[in-house]
Amino acid sequence: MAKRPNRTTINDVALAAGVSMSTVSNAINGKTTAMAEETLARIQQAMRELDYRPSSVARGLATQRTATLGLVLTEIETPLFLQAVTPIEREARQAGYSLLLVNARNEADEREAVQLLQEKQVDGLVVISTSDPRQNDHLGKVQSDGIPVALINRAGFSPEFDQVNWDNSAGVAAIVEHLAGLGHRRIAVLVGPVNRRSTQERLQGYQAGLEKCALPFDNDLVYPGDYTATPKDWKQSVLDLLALTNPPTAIIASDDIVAAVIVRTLQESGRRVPSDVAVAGIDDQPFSQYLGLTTVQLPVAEAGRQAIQLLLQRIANPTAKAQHILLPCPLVVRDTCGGKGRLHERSTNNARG
Amino acid sequence: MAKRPNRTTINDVALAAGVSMSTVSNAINGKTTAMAEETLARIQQAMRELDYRPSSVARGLATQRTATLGLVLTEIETPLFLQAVTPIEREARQAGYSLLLVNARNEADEREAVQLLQEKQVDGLVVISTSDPRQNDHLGKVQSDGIPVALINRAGFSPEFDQVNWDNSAGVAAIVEHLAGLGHRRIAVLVGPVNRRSTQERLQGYQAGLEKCALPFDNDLVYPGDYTATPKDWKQSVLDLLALTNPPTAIIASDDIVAAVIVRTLQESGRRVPSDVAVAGIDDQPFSQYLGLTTVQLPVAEAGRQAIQLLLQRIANPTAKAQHILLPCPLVVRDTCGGKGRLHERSTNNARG
DNA sequence: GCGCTTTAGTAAAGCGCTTTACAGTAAGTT
DNA sequence: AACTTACTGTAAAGCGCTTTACTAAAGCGC
Repeated sequence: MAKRPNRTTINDVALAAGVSMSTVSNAINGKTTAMAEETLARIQQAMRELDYRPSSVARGLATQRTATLGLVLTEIETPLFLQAVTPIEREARQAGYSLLLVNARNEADEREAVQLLQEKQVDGLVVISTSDPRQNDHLGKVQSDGIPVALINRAGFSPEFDQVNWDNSAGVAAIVEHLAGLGHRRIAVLVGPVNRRSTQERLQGYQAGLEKCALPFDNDLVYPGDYTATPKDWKQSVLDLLALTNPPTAIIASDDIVAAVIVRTLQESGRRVPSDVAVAGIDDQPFSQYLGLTTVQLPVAEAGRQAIQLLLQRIANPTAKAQHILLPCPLVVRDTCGGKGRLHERSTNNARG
Repeated sequence: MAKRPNRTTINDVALAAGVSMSTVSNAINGKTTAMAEETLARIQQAMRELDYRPSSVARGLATQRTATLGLVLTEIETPLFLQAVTPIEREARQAGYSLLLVNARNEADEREAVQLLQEKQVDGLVVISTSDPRQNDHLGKVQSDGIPVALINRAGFSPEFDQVNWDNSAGVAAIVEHLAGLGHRRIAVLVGPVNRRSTQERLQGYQAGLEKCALPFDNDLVYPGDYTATPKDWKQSVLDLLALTNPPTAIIASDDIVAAVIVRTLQESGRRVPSDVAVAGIDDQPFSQYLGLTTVQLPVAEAGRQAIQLLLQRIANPTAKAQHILLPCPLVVRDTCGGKGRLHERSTNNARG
């Protein structure tokens, strides 16, 4: 093992400043109330001259705290959840914590990731995943070992964890109401795998929205996708919907990417968006803004921030009761459903040249 | 300071297994050649029974290595660079390293971030930024302290660092040639701030491409943007270009988002894409695939992987000469420039929630 | 001057692990 | 029978910091 050149330690500083290690330590950690001005100055100068940098590893060993938080991203399929990491890191660092990032491809992987972070002795853990939790026992163990855990988008079942989720149901209901308000009576919805919690919540929201607007539920207008759906499938589903004897005038997609593909499909088939068919997404991805997509925002960044806050509170007060936050999903009205005064899309055909 | 319940240490295991700490340590670290089967088994069982987890903090202090790499993301303006983090983390972890992530808003911030990571005693550092480096002295210092640094997209000036960049120039040249091959004679280009290295490289590539195809250079077709450009500006620039007495038949955008806006602008103004005007982007963002955008791929994920590899090599052999890797930017032909005969034969196996 | 508190600082014991130097057996050699 | 070699394992000294318990000196009231 190639030895690094010896680092300058707190002891070197102490020697240089003519004080003891403890005093230097106190100076570093701001325990400076009972310290002569002059001593402090001498220590600071010594530190500067020796270009001293404290070792947070040694400090971690001594204090049993690492000033590090762990973030586990499980099954990141869309770049959407990646967007939580920047705000999370920012929030954490503002509070004096660094962020150790691990992504996990599946649940087995997640266990490993969590264990890794535990060995690294993070002071807290946030887990964000798109999947339903089958088991949280590994997380429970970590938490009982004294490392608080906050969950994002992993709803409901585990009251012992701090968690933040968003209100899929209300979000979809809102967009249904929005469309109904624009005069749509036949509103289709493309959903993900039906055994997912998010799918169920969205269907609930869909039905709730219809009810509230006194619109009938028509099973033909519910188009379930599945894990292996491709752009081709999405296109096909649109064509299927349009081929109905009584086709929808609005389509709610299962996410913004699907929505983008749908818009394109419609335009290619000669329909205008939104005047012929309205399209809404779910997510509010960065690009959605540029495509003018009307969509329901999934507040991942906000969720990340709040999760960190929960974690910090929990670190400060380990015995407090776990908090559960449910974030609203704001409706973002842009162009693809109309309703904003401006009319954009002409009938175009952007097929080959 | 709230004390955690005492963790089970290597000593507890040693006691339980009836061996010495050193032997347990050896067992953990695979130094098992000179160890009786039975001893090993006893140790493993003791570890299992006590649910022992080694403390990597303590190990870090003892070995002076943390098995952690630092990643600094400076000035993330597009989500594009965020996409490097997943592959980087994966690559790092595969090699037994964790990833400490810090993002920095500006150069001052970057200094701080680097210092933080140094105090955390990362074993290596990768810095990825969209900006030109004004100074790398802080990085130089870190490296001379024994922490290797790999740079991504921070070209050229600093031979002492391992680095990986991509060939903007060749990428743009390729797309010019592609367009020329499709019959375009008037190819416009929207570029970023002219004082940027990437802008200059792209302009070089643009000119090189024109020359190679024996196309004249027309300054009217070069439309420089700036940092504060908005979608509105981009739209205006398109309209300006189209208002020329001799307007372009193809537009190369400064990135994929701009390209997406341009496509929309063209469609809104009644032009067809690509038959009336061809549009190309630069980036290859995830959504570009779904929009059928023809674009030049910026290989950020690959760059991330290679950077980690460079780092690992450097960690293994600290005295080796720094390596500089220049990645090609492959042309990704989709629909917005035509030239592909078939439409949308892509597929993904992405599931999403 | 005497106790008493306050002020300013120190010594030393860890935190949990690695690693070096060393030791006790048992077996193979001459 | 003395002498190497393995073979298995141990004791103890750190790694660089924090923190507890303690002390020496100074200030103060009387």
